[in-house]
Amino acid sequence: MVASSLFSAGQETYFVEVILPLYIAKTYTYRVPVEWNDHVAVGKRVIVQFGRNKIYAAVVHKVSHEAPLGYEAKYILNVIDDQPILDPTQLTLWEWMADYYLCYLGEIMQAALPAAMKMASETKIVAAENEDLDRSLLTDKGYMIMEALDVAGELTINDVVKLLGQKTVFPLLKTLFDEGYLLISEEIKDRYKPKVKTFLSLDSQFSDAEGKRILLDSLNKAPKQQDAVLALLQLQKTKEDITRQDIMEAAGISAGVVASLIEKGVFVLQEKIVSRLGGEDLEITADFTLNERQEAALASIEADFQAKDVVLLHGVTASGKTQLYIRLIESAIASGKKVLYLLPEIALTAQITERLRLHFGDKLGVYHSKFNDNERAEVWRKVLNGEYEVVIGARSSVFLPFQELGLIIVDEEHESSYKQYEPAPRYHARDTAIYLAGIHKAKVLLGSATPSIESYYNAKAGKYGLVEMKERYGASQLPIIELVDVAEAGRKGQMFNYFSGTLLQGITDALGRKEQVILFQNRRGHTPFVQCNTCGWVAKCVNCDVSLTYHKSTNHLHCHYCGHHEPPIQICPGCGMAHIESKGFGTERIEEELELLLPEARIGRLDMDSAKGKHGFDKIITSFDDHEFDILIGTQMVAKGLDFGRVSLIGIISADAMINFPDFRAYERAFSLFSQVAGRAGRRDQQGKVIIQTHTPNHRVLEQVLHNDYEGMFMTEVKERKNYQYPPFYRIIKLDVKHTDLQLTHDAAVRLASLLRGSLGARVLGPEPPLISRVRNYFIQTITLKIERGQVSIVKVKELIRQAITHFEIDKQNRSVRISIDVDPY
DNA sequence: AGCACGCCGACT
DNA sequence: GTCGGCGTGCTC
Repeated sequence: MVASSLFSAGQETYFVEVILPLYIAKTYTYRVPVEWNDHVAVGKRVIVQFGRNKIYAAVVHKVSHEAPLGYEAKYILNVIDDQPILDPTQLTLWEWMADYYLCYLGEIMQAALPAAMKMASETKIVAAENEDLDRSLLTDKGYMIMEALDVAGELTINDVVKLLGQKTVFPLLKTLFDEGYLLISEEIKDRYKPKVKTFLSLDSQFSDAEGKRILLDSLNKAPKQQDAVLALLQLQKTKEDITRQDIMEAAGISAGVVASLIEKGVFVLQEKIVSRLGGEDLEITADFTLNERQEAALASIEADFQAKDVVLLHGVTASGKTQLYIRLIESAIASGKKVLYLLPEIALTAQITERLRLHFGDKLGVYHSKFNDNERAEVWRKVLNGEYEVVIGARSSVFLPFQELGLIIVDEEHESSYKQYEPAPRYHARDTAIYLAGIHKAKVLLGSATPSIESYYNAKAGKYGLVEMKERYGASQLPIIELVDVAEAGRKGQMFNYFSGTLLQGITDALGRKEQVILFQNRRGHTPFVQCNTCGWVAKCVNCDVSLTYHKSTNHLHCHYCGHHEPPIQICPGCGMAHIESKGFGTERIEEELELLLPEARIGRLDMDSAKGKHGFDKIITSFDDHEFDILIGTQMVAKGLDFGRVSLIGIISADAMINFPDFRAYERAFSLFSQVAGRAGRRDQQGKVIIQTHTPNHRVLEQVLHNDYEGMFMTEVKERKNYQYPPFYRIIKLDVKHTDLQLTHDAAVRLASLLRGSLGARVLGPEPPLISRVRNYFIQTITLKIERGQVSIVKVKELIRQAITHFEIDKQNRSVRISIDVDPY
């Protein structure tokens, strides 16, 4: 019957072109069994066998009636979804990204879908711990799987295929997954736990004067309890949230007294989420009002949106940007649209989500890497069903299946973490968001205190709207910034290891006032390199072209690129002498030296090493916020969005490495990082202080930081960028050629460069070895393309690059060479 | 990217 | 004689 049905009307054979989650250039066409004709649709996932024994969930890209030429298409094994998990808008975005970032659709699929939606034959499943589920309701096969999981703990989908003796297991697994029997296995990631504090208040029956009188009378025989109640009433006049600690201190009573009042129901406990993390130290209550400047800024943004699709909001730290965002989100929602609010991962904290939660309740979705994968799949599904009005998320939330998107906010738009580097797709979430908004005819608001040169240039050139807020909200003052010339201090004998007298004095003064200090050193470990004083030999990684960093915590030399480590060296392998010396300093060494200089101070450290483990980061932050220690030493982790009320001094141990970093964005980055770090000092009532140690106190970037001169920085940068052919005037595309053989890498890179020169001429620079010319045993050669903006079609250029690569790959000599492409590197 | 197929060196 | 090295080419 199936055969004859091929010829009857309405029973034509369908073919689907699918996207596989693989690094593959082509798309593949499968045949649809007739009984599935009504089920296949673009954007649904189907199960296909690819190659001899691989099974994947693939996304349907196109449906057609045309049989492919030249080969017999395999049948799809099944259709997973009842409804598409993406709509055509998403696929348009995927295509644009693959095109723009010169990568494959399969790589986009990898980045876009939560792992739970990418089931492949090696995906592992585990039984969900759910006592309510009755396995006797399951089918025989379902039961078999669950039993097998009890024994094995974990099964791959391939195991299930073997177990059941059938290829098609996804639909069954999907049912089990949907009904809550199964979970996709992964390392157990910690759920996102906001810090909760308990506050006390008086039970509502005692809220009026009469109630209070009765209560106090009833406590006549318990004077301590009476004191406690009086203390609470007193505290309530000045404070909203009162902790046990507050009452115990105010009334001079023990915890037991408070406990018995809670027991009696006099005091009621209230849990509130508190956080010390977040952007701006402003209270946002359920209905706040904007001040005049904010109102003016909001009006300008709205006016600009009439004519422009993208508006840049340049607002200094603490100018009240978040409140503006909320107003804009509200008005987008009011017009029936959805909103995406993008933040860098590290700034996505409990504080900001809770503020938004206050406004948008369960209409707010949150999407970031701290969620485990099953939760992410859940958010995906809810976005698809339109259950959220607003989604706040990190980089990858641009992939969520939005419909009717009206506004995208890209906060901290200058942040380099918006650019993904490894693995491909090497996409920039801000730029992707702008394209995404275009598809939806939505508006984009970019926000930053130190906008990227590109965005500010676009705004100045009139491509984007520009709204500036130059005043801080309320009365808070900018910190005082002081530059210390370490060379001069050294000559005057005022350097104590890495600390100038000025900085040490500042620390001592702050500690004397019971205030806290943050010290910033953008280098982890103890010593960035160890060198022989006799022959100059330096300890290097066996896999990478980098020096090894000594870590005291492990007493090993570590490579920060591949993870290789080895015991420290006493005797120089170069000359046999024992004159090995540690050069430079990282956070560990700063900590060590400071412990010697200020033995009384309590010191903590925050970097990738100390923040490891489930709660590492939170633990350190919380205990610092609770003033369990006085000085926090850290890498740039301390710079991002952390707000501590008691920090009055920030010390930048050495500004030199950041300024002298060989990259065209070094000055821009140094400016925004130093400005950001400086913004952490002092809040509200009290003016903070920032001390920057450097060898080049007259460096223009430091002068600009000192005078908070963003405009000046922008002007000098633009001039430089124009002279030296960098963005925003030129587009940069980097091609890395990699191979384990040095000579081969070089020769292949030369061949590729010459192919590229054939069509792109002098726009092709290199090849040359990058700063780190070998990583994980792969040698690297970099070819850089500089494409002038406006004059040549970027689409054409990318086409030429693709052609060159195709030619390159045909050549047998280049077979084993890998090319990775980075468009708009950051 | 995987993975199988395939053609040359050291082992039971 | 086989086991296994990783070069080469394909996956609808």
